[in-house]
Amino acid sequence: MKVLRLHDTAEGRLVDVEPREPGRFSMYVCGPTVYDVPHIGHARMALVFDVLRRYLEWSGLDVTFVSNITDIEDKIIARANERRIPFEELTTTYEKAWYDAMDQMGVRRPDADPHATAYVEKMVDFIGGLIDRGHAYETSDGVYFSIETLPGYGLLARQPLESLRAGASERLEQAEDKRSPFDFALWKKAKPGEPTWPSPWGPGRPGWHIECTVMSLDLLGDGFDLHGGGQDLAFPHHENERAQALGGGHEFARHWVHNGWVEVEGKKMSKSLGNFTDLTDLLEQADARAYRLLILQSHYRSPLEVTGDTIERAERSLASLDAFARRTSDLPRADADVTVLERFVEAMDNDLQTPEATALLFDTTTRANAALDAGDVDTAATLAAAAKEIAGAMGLELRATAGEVDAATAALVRQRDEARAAKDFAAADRIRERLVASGWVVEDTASGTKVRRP
RNA sequence: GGCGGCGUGGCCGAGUGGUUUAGGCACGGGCCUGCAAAGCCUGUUACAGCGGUUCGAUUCCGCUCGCCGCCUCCA
Repeated sequence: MKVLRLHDTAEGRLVDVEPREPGRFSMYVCGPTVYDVPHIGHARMALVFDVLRRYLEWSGLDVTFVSNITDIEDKIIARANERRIPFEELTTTYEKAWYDAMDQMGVRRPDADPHATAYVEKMVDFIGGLIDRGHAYETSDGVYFSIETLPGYGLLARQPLESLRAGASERLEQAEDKRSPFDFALWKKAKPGEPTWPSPWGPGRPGWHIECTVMSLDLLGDGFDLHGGGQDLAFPHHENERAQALGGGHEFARHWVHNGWVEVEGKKMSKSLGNFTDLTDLLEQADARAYRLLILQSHYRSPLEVTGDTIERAERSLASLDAFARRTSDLPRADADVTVLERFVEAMDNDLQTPEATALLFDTTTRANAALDAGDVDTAATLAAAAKEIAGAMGLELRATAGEVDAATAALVRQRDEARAAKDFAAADRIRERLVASGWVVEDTASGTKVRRP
């Protein structure tokens, strides 16, 4: 029996992924902090996990996909104060921007999208439990998790605590009353002008890491199957989430998956370097499917260079897939070629080898086209069904639509067919020029002239 | 300072100890077409450098060079 193998950050190697419950799969992916519009790095994360989710479902698993919205956090407060608006107004705006962009990219909505602000009470309870169990302590400015109390801290950082400390000593200031420089805030006591919630330690707000621990355990239960996010979240965010869960006496995620960076000119794209591209800009300039294709054509853990050029090339590749969809849309229904599906599963089970799966997709379309050229409709139909099946399993929509053909255009097309039948090629070419001038792409086929929008 | 990753053909980007090519885009040739478009066939240029292991390495090991990331908010 074949199983999905994924690179588990906690293990640092490929592992067999066997669900907690047979036939069911639970995954939690860290979602956005909604204080600004999303950039293409966020989009890569969303696409990678959308592909994983779709593939698991395609494989027959009943998937529960949870992805949070962080709607209270330092950057949110800072931005809201800057604009002199309530923080809720800010987060509502950018949550909408997030989902609008996700919808455009065909990223399916999560089954649940817990909001931090709706979970504060449960977080407070959880923090209280950590204090009771001796894993947390109160200071003048908040409540902190004591990492010394948790054996195995540093699992996701993949290095011993000592070396982390050595590296950090140069720039991590030892806070006055923190016991270890790596102790992190569970609760932040309010300063003037900050939104607050009540707690046994006075009014304040939760630390960043606690929300994901509490919400994932609440919605997916102890020992859920997979926790994911961008590579940078592994440490300290995911490390700390895990520490909190274990400290609270819970089993946490069975597997950890992290996607690689979007790079610009060989450097990590980030706001601090100012080299980021807003997702909204990309979506205005390019077919959203092109970005999905680009992401599929590289491995999810590799860095990915995104430029206008790579996007354009992906759009051209996409055009040939759409042309294929048009060409094969009238073929008789057929079962998908089994060998192709087997190869697809093999590729995807091998740590989500989407580049290989995509190569298989292109190869399959080529073979189907060749079969059609040879007049072998049965083979073509079988291969075309397989191609559409695997494209769909990766969330890549192929479009067979030509666009609405108005009556005047249809009349021109008929005239051109008549001219060509009469071998009046000068007239036929004139009509083609008129059609092209009106923005149509003209293709002559065995069944006459066809037009479509580019 | 600690830990980790990368360097593939014109570009993007997989993969592998040797017998067959990733794939895409671009470019050249051919077929098809009235001409195109689409499609098919086909060609070109590879595995940073230097050593080592091996019958054989792009693929394992070491070193060198170059680049990058994490250790701090970050997808």
